[in-house]
Amino acid sequence: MLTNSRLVHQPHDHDRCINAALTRAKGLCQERNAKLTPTREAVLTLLWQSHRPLGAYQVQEQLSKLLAKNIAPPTVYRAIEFLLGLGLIHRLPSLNAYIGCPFPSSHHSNLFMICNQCGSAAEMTDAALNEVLQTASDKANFVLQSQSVELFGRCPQCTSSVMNEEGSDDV
Amino acid sequence: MLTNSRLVHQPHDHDRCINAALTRAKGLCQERNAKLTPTREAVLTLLWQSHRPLGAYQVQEQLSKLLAKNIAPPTVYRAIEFLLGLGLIHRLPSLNAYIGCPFPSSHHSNLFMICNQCGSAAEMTDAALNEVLQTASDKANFVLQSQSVELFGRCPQCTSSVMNEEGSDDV
DNA sequence: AAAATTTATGTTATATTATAACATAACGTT
DNA sequence: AACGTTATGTTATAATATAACATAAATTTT
Repeated sequence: MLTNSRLVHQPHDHDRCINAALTRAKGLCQERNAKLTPTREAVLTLLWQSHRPLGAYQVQEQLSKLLAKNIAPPTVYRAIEFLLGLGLIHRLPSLNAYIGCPFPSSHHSNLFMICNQCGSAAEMTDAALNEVLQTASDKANFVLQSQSVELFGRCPQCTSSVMNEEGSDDV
Repeated sequence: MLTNSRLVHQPHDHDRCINAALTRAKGLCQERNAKLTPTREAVLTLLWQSHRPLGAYQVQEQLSKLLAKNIAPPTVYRAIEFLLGLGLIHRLPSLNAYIGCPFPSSHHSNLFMICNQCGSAAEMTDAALNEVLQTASDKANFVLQSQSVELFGRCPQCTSSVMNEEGSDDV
């Protein structure tokens, strides 16, 4: 089971996450003859700033700051589209938000655990899950092409902090 | 495994689906002391017109026709909210669309199989799926509260028709 | 039954997310 | 340098969803 769950839910040297992601992205782009332009790289970096998904307009805002000029929505959405195409980021449909993918290139079908309190999202692959979904599809004569699996709840960190300071509300 | 897959993917007397849904809705509302007002009932009926999810603005359009007066978005969203609250309908986040639930009251966590070609969506519950998701959550120390599982592909009907008339494109 | 309260709907405006359409610029190839 | 291709800029607008306040209808209290 491939996962970044521990990194998402525990304090860690996040610069390493970002650097690793950029390195992977560059490699993948070279392989595929795709160009990681400054704009695209900036968007990817922004989506890696935290382990929390960002909305397109949050990206726009931050990108405008970063590049010190006003960036319009289409620019953001184009970069997002490019990154989605390479599997470098994912879209979380329930949140209308985007997040960096910790293991692109691995042709995987993914599962997200999204914390209702802190908004973090951990990604993982799970062979058992894929089997179950494939079996269910087969049973229904459904030809499975892609999937979106989002789990909502409390991440380990927020669960332990809830134990201390009771009554904290969900986002 | 509770499912409406066969009904969704095969010709059937759909009026019976609608009537059954309305009956269930009335029962559930009585139980819960909730009022199925004409507007709410109309929205539920519209969402049961087919086994295809509808967007809120499609509902608005059809509701306006049905009631022969202009209905504004908030009215639609309020009815949707009410029906969602009772589990009488579901929201499909990937599609920004809504669909009638074939087995409300059964406190279930659901899975949808959405056809990329005809747009139909079959709902089902799958004990094995829930187990897998619970296990994965436990492993990650994630407190699972709710879930959204959407599968995309080809429904049985579209698969067989594709065999005949080749090259049909997805929506 | 009238008043008070709650619940539901109407109405207007606007927020949020995403894309269409066309113009310009940068890049790569010959 | 001329050409085609790819990426970005720019403006406008489509599509989805909610806020805020007004009215009406139903329910409860007196």
